[in-house]
Amino acid sequence: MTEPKADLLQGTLDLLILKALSLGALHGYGIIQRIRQMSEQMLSVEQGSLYPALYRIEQRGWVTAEWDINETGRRAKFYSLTRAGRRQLAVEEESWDMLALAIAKVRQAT
Amino acid sequence: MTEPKADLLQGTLDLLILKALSLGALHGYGIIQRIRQMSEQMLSVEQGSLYPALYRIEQRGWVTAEWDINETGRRAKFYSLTRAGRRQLAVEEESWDMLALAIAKVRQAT
DNA sequence: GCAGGATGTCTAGGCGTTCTAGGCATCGAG
DNA sequence: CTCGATGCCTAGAACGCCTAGACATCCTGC
Repeated sequence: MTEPKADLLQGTLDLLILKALSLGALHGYGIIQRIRQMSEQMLSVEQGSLYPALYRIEQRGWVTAEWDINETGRRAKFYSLTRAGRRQLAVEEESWDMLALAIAKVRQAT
Repeated sequence: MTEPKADLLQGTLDLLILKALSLGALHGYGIIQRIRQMSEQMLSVEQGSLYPALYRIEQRGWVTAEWDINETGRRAKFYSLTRAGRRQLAVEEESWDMLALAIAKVRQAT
């Protein structure tokens, strides 16, 4: 947590991770960078938030993890979305849309 | 938590409460109904979530509470937004906008 | 040769927020 | 007189994230 926004809301982290992985398998460190890049520096996920989240997500069967070697020859744990993970991503996106819609309604209420 | 959405994201509750009160002073039970009505039944706040939140919000000086009699002659604790509460509402709305924008960027990323 | 920064994974501990699940009281309708 | 709606409140736990580290390797610069 440096410049961008403060804390992101609880519950959005899974969505971000799943979305990042939907563009291709990636290791933890890379997920953080991809999220930062995709959000145009608005969101930055801390390592201490990411790894426990990845563990939780893996337990739920939404990703699988595998040690491998990255393009620079270093070993890293690569995560890939499972089919269930793809479904979950869709669920979370729909959830988010519903919430965003509900909040919008509340805000425009007079 | 009945039909509508599951749990709302942590951090949105304050925004909802402040917004509800921005339309006029209200007691706890009424806040729940107003939020439900403003969101067109999409959001429903539990009493067990609301009262602790109201207490917290009052401690922070965003609302003041006062016992009074409602239109049906029953006593109830009415909450009103303070000036600081109005500022806080603006802060939370801006925060929400930023987050929504960031999430949108992530989601449209290829 | 070595210091420091970037890359990479991970854990312990704690904290704030919300939910579950009650208790309690009054009022009106049936 | 019973039941649902209105009204306020609390205890306890679960959850999800953050802070703040440890640790290892590689590259670059001095």
